[in-house]
Amino acid sequence: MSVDEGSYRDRKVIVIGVVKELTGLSERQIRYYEERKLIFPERTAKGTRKYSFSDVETLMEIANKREDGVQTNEIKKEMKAEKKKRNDLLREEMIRGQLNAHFRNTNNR
Amino acid sequence: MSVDEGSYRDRKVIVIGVVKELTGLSERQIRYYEERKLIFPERTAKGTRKYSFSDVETLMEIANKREDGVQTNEIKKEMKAEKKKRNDLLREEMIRGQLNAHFRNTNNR
DNA sequence: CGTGTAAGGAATTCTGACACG
DNA sequence: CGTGTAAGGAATTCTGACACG
Repeated sequence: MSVDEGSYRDRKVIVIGVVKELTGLSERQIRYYEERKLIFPERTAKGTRKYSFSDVETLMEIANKREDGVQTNEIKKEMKAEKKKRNDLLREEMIRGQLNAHFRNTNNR
Repeated sequence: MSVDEGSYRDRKVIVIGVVKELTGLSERQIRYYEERKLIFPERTAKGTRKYSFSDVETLMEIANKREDGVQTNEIKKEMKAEKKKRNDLLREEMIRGQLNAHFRNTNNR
């Protein structure tokens, strides 16, 4: 995945009927996973839920785990752990970037 | 824009109400530009139109040109010309790629 | 706990048409 | 030509609840 891909991946524009087509989940399931705080759709002015491609991917992962009998509670923990791991890696990269920039500067003097 | 970004850019998943929010155009306008063959939404099983982010961007370009008084007919020609230009560039790149691959091979012998 | 379903209402979308300019 | 609008119907979405296991 590229970096600038995010603009489309994270825009909340897909209504529940299309998410249903995309994931094969029922509307009931999709709304329930929101209730359990696994996904966070936005709303239109009138209250219709809007999801992102990222949400759709998360839902497909949830579906896989549910098939393996994993409870939503557990899934939430797993997602939190993965998020932490990603953030840690990102933080590391940024520090490395800062160091590189620093040494480039000192070498140029 | 990156290459793998396309997967999200071109997926037809956005219903007309959201496209309306995104572009500021009326539903009437959006459907009319389809009638004039400027955009090509897909349909759900029940007939609801679904647009891609790419369609949304095209619609915004159309909106700009319409504000300048350009007729849909003209806009269509312009879009066709741009598409040809893109294809020509792409073709050129591919030929270049083929040539490079060829010379790399002959040099390795 | 996770999901189905029936209920009722509100909002959405669709098509074909008439209007205006 | 491009766009607004009223019309009528069909499909969508929402919430709160009851059911089952």
